[in-house]
Amino acid sequence: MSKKERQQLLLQIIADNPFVTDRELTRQLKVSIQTIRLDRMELGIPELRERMKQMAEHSYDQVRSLPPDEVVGDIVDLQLDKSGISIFEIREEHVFSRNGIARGHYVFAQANSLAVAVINDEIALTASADIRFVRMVRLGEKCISKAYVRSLAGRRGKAEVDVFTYVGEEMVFQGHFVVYRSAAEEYSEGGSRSADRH
Amino acid sequence: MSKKERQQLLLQIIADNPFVTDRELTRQLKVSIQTIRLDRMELGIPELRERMKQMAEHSYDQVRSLPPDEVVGDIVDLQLDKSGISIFEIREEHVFSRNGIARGHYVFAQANSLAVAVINDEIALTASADIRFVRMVRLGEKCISKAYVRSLAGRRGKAEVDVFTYVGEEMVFQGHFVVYRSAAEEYSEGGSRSADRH
DNA sequence: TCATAATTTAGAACCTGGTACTAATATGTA
DNA sequence: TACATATTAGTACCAGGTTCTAAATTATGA
Repeated sequence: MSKKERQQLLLQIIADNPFVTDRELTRQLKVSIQTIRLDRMELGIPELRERMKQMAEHSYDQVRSLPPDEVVGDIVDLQLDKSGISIFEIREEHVFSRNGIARGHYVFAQANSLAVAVINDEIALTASADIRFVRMVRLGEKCISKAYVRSLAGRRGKAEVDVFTYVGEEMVFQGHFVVYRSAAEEYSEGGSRSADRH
Repeated sequence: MSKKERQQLLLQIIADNPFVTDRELTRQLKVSIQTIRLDRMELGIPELRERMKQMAEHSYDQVRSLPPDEVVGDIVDLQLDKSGISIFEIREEHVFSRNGIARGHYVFAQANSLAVAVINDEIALTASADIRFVRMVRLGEKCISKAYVRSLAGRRGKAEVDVFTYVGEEMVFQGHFVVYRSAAEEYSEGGSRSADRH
């Protein structure tokens, strides 16, 4: 096997198992550990620990913004059964890498989370929604969602919530949500009142 | 500061910066490195490298199933401008840990991705949607989405797409999407024809 | 064919961020 | 005062490397 072939194979192996040590690589490629290390140097592949660190940092950044808990976006104001405001910054993880436009479901998720959070019941579940993406949202933009409870039917009933999301002065999204309350685990989209932050 | 207080503080510090070394902790807590290590032992906190490894492994698992590309769900059938089918399995990362119910935006994202993918244009962007979560989706369930193009207005116009998502025989979600075509970067929700996997 | 260059292997010293263990030294507390 | 608890100190060792020097092997070209 030529040097080039070996290095291609090495790239391949590390690509689909980044947790492999140099020692394991010597076994798979049948060359000395020094050769492995020279190859890594030439290919600019960092050592195992550095690779793990980078993955951990990357995921840590993601975890801070991806939904690790019930709510997408930081709720900064909440008047139960009345209104609420949340802020969500569009970051690298939320956009199409090709054009830097936010994936719609993140914009949707922020609004949906807020609509559920604003309802003052043990269990609140989204039943349906009518949504409109008014304009695209770009990387780095800060989305401010405002939710208003429009109607509250009796116990175990429906609530209607309107959510508007803005970037600065511009409205980028609007949605009308119908949320079931207290009807524990009867309809889709869970989320209880204990959901406040991650 | 008592031992208990210090250990609480240590938990706190590591919680909001898991990348801290023992050496850095001695500076922040003003105790010897041995004390730090005894505290970590008692609290069951692994060493920095082990913490990073765990985070890396966790993120690696996630990355394999979370949307690293444009499409959520595996598209298994696609007749451009006509219909499409995608499969998406609800996994640990997609549910509320509390009750094992899928977060709505994943169900939405699968349908939305498919609605955009089925349109045969360079650029397709969701403009609005009318959606209904018919029943909740649970951990482990396989969601099969079927999209049907209902109307195609002339060049640079709108298309209407209906999407139904099933678990087995049961419909769990339905949505009516209005998608803008070719109007490059004019409305929200990007997604080009190159989106086919992940 | 022989010299030179590229490639591969070997080995030693050193590094970080620890673990494991022993032992000494505070600091309470009954 | 005596004993227990908590804290600090120090040494040996480990994984998974880097860095460096040097030897051995394998092309390659003239």
